[in-house]
Amino acid sequence: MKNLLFDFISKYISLTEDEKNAILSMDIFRSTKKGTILLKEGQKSQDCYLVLKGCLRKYYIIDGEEKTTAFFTEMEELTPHCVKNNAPSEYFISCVEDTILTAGDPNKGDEILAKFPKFEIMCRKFSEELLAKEQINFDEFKTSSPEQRYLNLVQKRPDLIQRVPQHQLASFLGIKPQSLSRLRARIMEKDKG
Amino acid sequence: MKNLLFDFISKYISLTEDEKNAILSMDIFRSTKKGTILLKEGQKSQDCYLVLKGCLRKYYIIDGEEKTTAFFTEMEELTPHCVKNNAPSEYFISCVEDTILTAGDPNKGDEILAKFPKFEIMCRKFSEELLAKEQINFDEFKTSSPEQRYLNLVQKRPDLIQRVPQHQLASFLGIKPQSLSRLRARIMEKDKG
DNA sequence: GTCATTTCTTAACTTAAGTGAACGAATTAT
DNA sequence: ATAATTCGTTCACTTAAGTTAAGAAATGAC
Repeated sequence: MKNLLFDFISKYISLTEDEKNAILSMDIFRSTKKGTILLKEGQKSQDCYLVLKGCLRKYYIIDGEEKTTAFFTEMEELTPHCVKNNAPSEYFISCVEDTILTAGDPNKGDEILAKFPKFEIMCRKFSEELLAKEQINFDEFKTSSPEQRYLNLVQKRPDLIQRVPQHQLASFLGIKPQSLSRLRARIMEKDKG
Repeated sequence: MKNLLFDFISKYISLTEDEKNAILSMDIFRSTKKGTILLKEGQKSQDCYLVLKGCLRKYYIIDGEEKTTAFFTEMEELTPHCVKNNAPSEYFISCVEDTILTAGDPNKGDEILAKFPKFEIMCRKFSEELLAKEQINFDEFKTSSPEQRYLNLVQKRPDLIQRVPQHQLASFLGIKPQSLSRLRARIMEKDKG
């Protein structure tokens, strides 16, 4: 578990033993059961998450309907918007599966940022990398049809299709569950013919 | 022009005169004519842009068709993906209007980063802020219909609707120009009735 | 294990977006 | 100034997604 975390960090900066111990002393590891809601709409929170094992889901409730906009699986990081603007959250975060994660309060982190300037560098690289990924994903979403999006997902995140319920996937693809069913049937039909 | 830039930077960090002069010495201001293509698909570039006045457009050419995915107007920053991964660009960037911008090579910038650690902090804040915005935009796009997206755009970036050609807006909204025309007519009809 | 709930699929119908074509208006080039 | 292109809208037609409803399958609760 610790190794997963340090392997992850080592992609961005190298840590001394002192620094590793400083991190471990913060007691950030947490286990959560499938279905647990980590953050609710309207709630204020200062926790950022890094998924070590499992899957988180981010969703809005609009007109009484769940709208899933993101999934976070192994080695993906999630900083809720409310952490940054210190306002009530616009969305929910829940566990799709039993999940092991680190939950860090960036305020606590700031002590570390002060002690180890390296962390500032890591955070910059990290959020730049995330931003680049997010932009590419958004571009792909905009430039493709629901069917293409689905096929793209099969290519790029095949695991999601197995581990996430269809109706959540549908909403993630920007369509209704019935449309996803139909679309899958349509693809199967093409493959056969 | 200089003031626009320094006002912008002052939102993130405060600069000494020395630091301001260091920036000015880099000769980063540029004027470009409407229609100028700043970056082409397949091209490698190290230039990042900050729009001071005017409007840039980011677009892909997919199956011979332009797919516009973003516009950048006053005080918006654009770091092409190819700058980060040093690979040929997947997309084009062109000027929608006559534009004044700063064009900076982050490699040159690194000298500055080394001299003034403050810049590291600014860059982090900056890309964190952009990431947050991008995620919210993506969520809004996913959770709304073309018509809602258009109405949302009218609210949030009314200037774009004036300054950008319809067919580019359409593609930005994820639909065809004909559909945007129809959708606008539909809305007008509702407003009347 | 049984019951209740949630999830997935199918179907018929409605609504909206994609397509191809036409035409006038606006813009650009020469 | 004129010709040529690009742009925006409209129309008829096609295709795909939204909606409503129903039933089967899987899951979770007790």
